[in-house]
Parts: sequence; C-alpha cells; structure tokens
Amino acid sequence: MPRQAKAKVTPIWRKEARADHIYRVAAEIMCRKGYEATSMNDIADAVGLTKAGMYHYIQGKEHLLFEIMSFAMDMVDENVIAPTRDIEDPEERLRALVQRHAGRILEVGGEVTILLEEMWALTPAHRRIIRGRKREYFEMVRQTLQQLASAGKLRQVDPSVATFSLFGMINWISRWYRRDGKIPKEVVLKDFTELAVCSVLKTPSISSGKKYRALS
Amino acid sequence: MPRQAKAKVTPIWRKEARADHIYRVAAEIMCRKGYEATSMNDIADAVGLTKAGMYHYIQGKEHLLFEIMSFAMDMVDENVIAPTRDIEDPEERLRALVQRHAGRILEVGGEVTILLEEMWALTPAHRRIIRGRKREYFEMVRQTLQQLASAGKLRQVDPSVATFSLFGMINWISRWYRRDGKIPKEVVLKDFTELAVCSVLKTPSISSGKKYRALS
DNA sequence: GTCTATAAACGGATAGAC
DNA sequence: GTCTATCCGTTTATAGAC
Repeated sequence: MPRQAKAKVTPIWRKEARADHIYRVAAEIMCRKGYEATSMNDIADAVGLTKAGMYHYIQGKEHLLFEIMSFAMDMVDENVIAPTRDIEDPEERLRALVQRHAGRILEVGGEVTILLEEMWALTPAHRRIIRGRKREYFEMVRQTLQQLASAGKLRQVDPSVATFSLFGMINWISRWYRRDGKIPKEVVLKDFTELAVCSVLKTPSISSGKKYRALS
Repeated sequence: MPRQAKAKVTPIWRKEARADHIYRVAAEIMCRKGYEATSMNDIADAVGLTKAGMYHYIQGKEHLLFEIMSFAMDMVDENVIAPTRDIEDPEERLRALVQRHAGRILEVGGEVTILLEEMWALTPAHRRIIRGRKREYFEMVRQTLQQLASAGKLRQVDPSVATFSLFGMINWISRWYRRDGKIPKEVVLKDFTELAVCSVLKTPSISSGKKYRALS
C-alpha cells in the first residue's frame, strides 16, 4: 500500500475518535457547569487544543450539545427501552425499566441524562427531534403504568403524575450520587429500584428483596 | 410632618418595593431560561427600565441570584419546615412535609425551587450559605425517615437514598406541572403526596384516601 | 431616579499561516 | 491538523448628564 493512501485513510477514524473524545469531555464539563456557563475555551483547554484547533472536529457549540443529547438518547434506546420492550408482564417490565435506567446513570455518570434538560439551548429543529424521542420514552412508561392500572395493581393515582414522579426520582440521581460515596453502587441501585417501584404499585409481587426472603 | 422628612421616608419603602418587583421578574425569567442565559437586559426590559436604571436598585447579577435563592429558602423555612417541625408522629410529619413543599411549588411556581440548583453561579461565600440551609432541610427529612426506620415503618432501604429520592420527586414537579394542564391542582397534590409517602413507607396508616374510605 | 454613552472583558466563530 | 490573530456581537457594570 502506497504511503499516500495510508496517509489518506488513517485520519478518517482518527478524526472521529478525536471528535468522540471532545464529546465526552464537553459532556462532562457541561454537566458540571451547565451549557451556557461552559465556554468553548473551557472545552478546548480540557482536551488540550486551542479553540480554533477544536473547530476542525466539531461544527459549533449548539451542534455539540445536540450530538451529546442524541448520544444520551441512543443509550436510553439501546440499554433501557430495547431490552425491556418485549417483557410481557407490566410489573416486571416496569422494574426492569427503572433498574436499567438508574443503573445506567450510576454506571456512566449523569453526563448522559442531565444534559437532556437543556432543551431551550437547541435550535427549534433539533429541539423537535429530542423532544420527540423523550416523549416516546415517556409514553412507553406511561402505558406500562396504564396496563398496571387496568390490572388493578397501580395505586389510585393519575398514571401521568406517577410517570412524571418516576422520572423525577430517576433523573435526580445524577445530582446526588457520588462514585466515591459511602453507599456502594449495588446498594443504591437495589434501594432505589425498591423505592421507585413501590411508589406506584399497590402490592409489588416481585420485590428486590424477594430472593433474600426466599433464601432465609 | 415637614415635607423633607416625608421625602426622606417614602423612597425607602418605595425602593424596596421596586427591588422586590425586580426580584420576582428576574426569578421568573431565570427560571425559564436559566441563570447564564438570562441577561440583565432581559430583566430590565421586563421591568420597564434600562439596564443602568435597574442598577440603582440591585447590586449585580450574582447578588440578584443569591437574593432569589435566599428568598426561596425563606419560603421553605416558613411554609414547610416551621409548621411541621413540632409534629411528633414521624409519619404524620413526613406527610405534612411532602404535602406542604409540593403544594408550595404548585401554588407559586418553580421559581422558588428550580433556581436553587444554580449553585455553581454563586460566589464561594454565598454558595456556602445556601448549601448550609439546604443541608439543614435535608437533615430534617432524613432524621424523620430515620425515626420511621427505628419504628420499623420504613422500607428496607438506606434512609439517605430514600431522602434523595423524595427530593427528586418534589424538585421535579416544577418541570412538568402546568397550571393550564388537564389535571386539577388538588388532584396532582393528592396523588403526588400518595406516591411520595408510599415510596418510603411499608404500610402508610394515614393515607390521603383515608377519609374517602371512612365515608363510604 | 432614570437616562445615554461607554468601558472592559468575554463569547462563538473564522481566516490564514505553517 | 494545529496554531496565532482577529472579527464582531454581547455581556456585566459604571460614569456622568439631566
């Protein structure tokens, strides 16, 4: 293979890898300080480039945010929605949804979720896209609760209020959970799932404590 | 009373009333667009003054935020903490806390709560003050849950995780509740309180549905 | 008290050298 | 690819006239 061809090809994946790195760093900073309070200089410093140098890899600040949000939604689609969509029992599905979403936040950090709130910073076109994807997810959870209501398993509450309440609990995690905290991640996940599921269900039949009770 | 004295006195309350108005307007805009995305011009336009004119009443942008946050904490102290502090039964106290805090958000809007999240925008000194007040409130709720745990009424979960989870539900309200929505405020408050209390309690003895059951 | 005018710094983004 | 230099708009905040 001639030298020229190699020199042509290598930069392609290199460029995308570098761009990915910028996304990750930007997500971390924006999550900590907020989108508006984060300057392109902050990000450039953190990745070890000048601001101008960084613009070789990205299209602009708003576009950067949109890509991060899209990545976050991809992760929810892949790790939360897709694996639970086909669970028939709504109670089991709800538990899996909560556990997977919360687990994801504990695992990868709030970067993926918390930035989804900066909707007003997006262009109208981008905002429509993200809002649509969020709404789809919301509807999936709400319908699960509606199914539970039909089965008489839901508390006597409005399913929408219950869904919002669940999302509040979940989305708040990244604001208080610290990797270096006293409570181990596994305990947090188990306790949190219990709290979330029990908040909406009258009498949860599959509790996270079930297997322990069965063993004792 | 001589004219001069009157002229000296009147401006005092007038100035403070005007300042209060600025705080309220600023809180509303900042809550909607975020602190960083809100310019002093936005606020000045909304109160019908030029930016320079507004500086006659306020000390600066950061100080404005600090005053709004302090006001929000005052409201929590007054309407949530003070009226519930002396309730002896921890279960009753918890229910009152949730109901009052949620009710306050439904009533006055998210301006009071949502801006409390912009901690990074404060000077270190101001941040310390607000963080201290928030922590005090958190501890009060946590100790209530701890009491419930001692009485065997709490679910088998870490009290801190449960407290964070409660705050997540509560603080999220202002992101989804719309005054002009379909569900009446009273229903939202009743359902929400039910969800929050039931999330942490094994077997709630005083439920919001209690009186209806007693009547039927 | 409220304005016009402006200072001084910083924001995102680009041009063009290397 | 990465840099220096720079454009241009906007920001907070103030000076000083009225």
